[in-house]
Amino acid sequence: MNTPFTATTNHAISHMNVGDGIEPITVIGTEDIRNGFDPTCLEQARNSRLAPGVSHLVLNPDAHGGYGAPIGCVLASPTHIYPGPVGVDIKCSMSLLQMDIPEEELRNKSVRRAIINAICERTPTGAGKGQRSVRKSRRVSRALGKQVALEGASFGVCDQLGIPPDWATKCEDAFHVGFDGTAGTLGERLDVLLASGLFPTFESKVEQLGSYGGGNHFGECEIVRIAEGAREQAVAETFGLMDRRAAFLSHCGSRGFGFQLANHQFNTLQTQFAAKGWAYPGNDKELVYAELGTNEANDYICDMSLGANFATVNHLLINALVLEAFQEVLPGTTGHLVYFISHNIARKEQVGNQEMWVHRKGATRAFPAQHEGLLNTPFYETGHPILLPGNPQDGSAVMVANPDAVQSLYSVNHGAGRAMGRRAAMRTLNQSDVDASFDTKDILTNCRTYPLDEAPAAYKDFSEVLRSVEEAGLATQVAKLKARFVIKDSDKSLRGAA
DNA sequence: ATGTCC
Repeated sequence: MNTPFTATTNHAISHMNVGDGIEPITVIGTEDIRNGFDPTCLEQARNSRLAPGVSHLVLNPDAHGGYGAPIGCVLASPTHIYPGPVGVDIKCSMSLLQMDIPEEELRNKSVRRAIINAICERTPTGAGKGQRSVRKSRRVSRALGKQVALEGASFGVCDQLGIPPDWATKCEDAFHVGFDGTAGTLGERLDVLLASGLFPTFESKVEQLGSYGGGNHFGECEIVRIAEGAREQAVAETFGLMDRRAAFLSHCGSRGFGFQLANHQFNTLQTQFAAKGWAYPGNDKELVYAELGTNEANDYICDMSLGANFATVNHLLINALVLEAFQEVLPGTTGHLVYFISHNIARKEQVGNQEMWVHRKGATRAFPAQHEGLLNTPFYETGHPILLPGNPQDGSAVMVANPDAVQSLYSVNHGAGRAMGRRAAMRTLNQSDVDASFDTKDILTNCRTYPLDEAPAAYKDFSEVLRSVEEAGLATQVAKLKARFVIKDSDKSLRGAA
């Protein structure tokens, strides 16, 4: 059978040619992974590579079809910005909170159940849900909501929300700025958006700070297992990981605020393309773009930054609320943020000797030790933590990048990646089997019935994805995370129940 | 991902 991939000297890295004289797509993945990519994913990768101004494209082992571009790709351009390869959930991210609770203390189911309830009283799940829908809600004023969008995790914002201010130093980016590199243009843009009526009730978006949302978003209590090996253990110590103690992994983004910003951008840019009769890359309107320096690009960069700042504070607030919940059940518990890192964002980075917008869509930044992007961070000597959710039954991973990550635009995957669509999962998987699989492994959830489209079986084999990254030489596992309970959106969830 | 059709 014909394969679109050509071999390199590393069996987990191959190339996909898209035309003569065009640098091919870099594909990360073992043969099993390469043969598993869906046709939509490969077509989107080709369209993205051939799109105007795009100079590099990397396809990750967890890739599958997305909005215009694959979920699980990295796209770099020195001249253009692409909203699709950032995604609808601007700055969807992972964060990890390490606590000092020994694993023995979580053996007791009733202790875990009490913590689940304490968390669900503070951090709501589900579409449209915000602080109004939980008992122990945090009130955030409209004025503070604006400050959040403009400043991200600034000292003032953290102080007002009860977020330890040093957590801002454990963020990939604690804040994002406007197209000119200042927060000034961000403020002007937010005023324009608020006056335009895009947010009839800005308050309804602000009150979603400290909430998970739905879909693949989750919170998960983990037991940390640090890898063997001198380098791994030294890195784990720098990361602040604690072996055989509880940690909390969170996955969520910018909620309705980011969605609305992204959606408005797609509509605005597609209207402009239609009015001017411009062609879409690959005839796919989801791959709409703006050339840097235009008003359209400037507006997009501002809107992305506003959404990104919201997502950052959303994550930090969730972590503060989750720590509070653990402390309510287990008084004296201490915790610190290990890291907060996105997998849906565009950042300005050096690629070779050129500055580019690196778009990571379902891809995680992976800067190794001594990368200049880590100067003045706690991770310059080690590389930063890479937080990768697998699935609650097979575990998740913390990794650190190797110098070879240069081959993938200093990026790795963002998780396992979907193996089947939501509809197929709902049709194929059996509810009682899925629920029983959690019982068997003694993993509690807040759901009466686990959402089938989110069952581990709906995702790719995480170990094969990790093997791809490791054998490609991009990154090394520092710790494994084993789930003890999961917080997910479910129609029948036990939100805040006693 | 998303008040699951802004």
